[in-house]
Amino acid sequence: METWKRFGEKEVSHSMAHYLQAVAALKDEKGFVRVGDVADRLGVSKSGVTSMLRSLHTRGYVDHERYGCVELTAIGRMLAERTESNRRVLTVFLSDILSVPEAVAAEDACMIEHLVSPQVMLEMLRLTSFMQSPHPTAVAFREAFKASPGACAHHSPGTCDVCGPSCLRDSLFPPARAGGVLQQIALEEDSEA
Amino acid sequence: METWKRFGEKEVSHSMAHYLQAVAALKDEKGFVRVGDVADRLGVSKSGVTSMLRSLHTRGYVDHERYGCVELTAIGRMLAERTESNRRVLTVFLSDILSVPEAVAAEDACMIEHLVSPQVMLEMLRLTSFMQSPHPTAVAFREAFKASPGACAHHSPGTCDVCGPSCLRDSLFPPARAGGVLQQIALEEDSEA
DNA sequence: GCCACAAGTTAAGCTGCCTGAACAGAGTTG
DNA sequence: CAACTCTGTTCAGGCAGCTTAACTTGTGGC
Repeated sequence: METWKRFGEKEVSHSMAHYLQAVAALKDEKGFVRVGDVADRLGVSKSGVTSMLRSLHTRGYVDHERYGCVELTAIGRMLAERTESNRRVLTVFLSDILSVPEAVAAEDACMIEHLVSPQVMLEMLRLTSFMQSPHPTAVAFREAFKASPGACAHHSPGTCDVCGPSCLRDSLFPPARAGGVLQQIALEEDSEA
Repeated sequence: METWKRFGEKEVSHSMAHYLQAVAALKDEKGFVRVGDVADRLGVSKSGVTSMLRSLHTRGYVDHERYGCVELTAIGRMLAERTESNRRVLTVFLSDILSVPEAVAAEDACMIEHLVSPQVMLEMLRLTSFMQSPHPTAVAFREAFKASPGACAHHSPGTCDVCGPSCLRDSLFPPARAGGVLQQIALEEDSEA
């Protein structure tokens, strides 16, 4: 099957990942977890929590007795920890290495934390910790990268190893005007009419 | 609203992103786009394509006349190009910089291509092209990074700037055995019973 | 012991995205 | 022009995740 269709076949969905993380965090914070706590933390209704817990239970990630407390199974705990680690590595990488604003780093990390494979996360951690190390090569690289021009600054067709025939920079981030890219195009279309 | 709940509010969903990319690619390849082409390319039913096109049309991303051809609007084309650029940058970064196997890089890129913000993609492109450049610092860094030990090799609590009190490496990738992590835990639980 | 209230559950309904079956438009062939 | 074939549409239905409303359970006060 094509890769894109396997999106729905990840071990955990975006929602599930956050329910698992919420349960893990609440367990750490107060020792036990009630349905209402999860609902408050995630900003969803209690009935939503109940039905998600049923679904997580059938997958073997949580135990939950009627009107009682919620517990993570070993697998559930592992998944929660892995997602949380992914989030931490991604956030550090995005904000400290790529230097994007913290809010953007946090948002992007939250979106993709459950979708990135362990291999990639491990290498990303390796790169991050090496780049932040006092190793002289790393120090020199940090300086040089900070001072380096924007992507594709030296660009003429065929010059850049990363871009193909058309410069990726242009399609990533078209020349910005006020209001953002989509609005900009929308305005242009309006003015055509 | 909490970040995690905005997952469903991205401009395009995972499915939409791939429909848009399929339409753009087919348009490039054969000059026009029929419903059936899209269905074949994505491996979905034609009825699914029809209803997704209706939804993309109401969002202003495609034009589609009954029993006729499909066209991208300016916004739709821009979104398709941006997603495609994201995919290319991510794939190059993952496979050339992080050196994960190509299949993993392709899969991860496909999963997150539509979720990563332009700022992050732009900086990721900048890092990628700088690391691949003939700049002497970049050359030295590539060598040193290649030779560097695995993440957190020098780890004792508090030594690593990236990890907190517990080593991230451990939760990312618990000591592997045959069968993968989940199976491993499942086996342990079985043997308890 | 009984009642009130908080906590949790079920039920019904919504949207998104998919499917298969049945129907409808369009073109080709005789 | 009739029939056959392709292609595309509509319709009914399913699953995930959410909501609100109505109901059930468990518990503390008196």
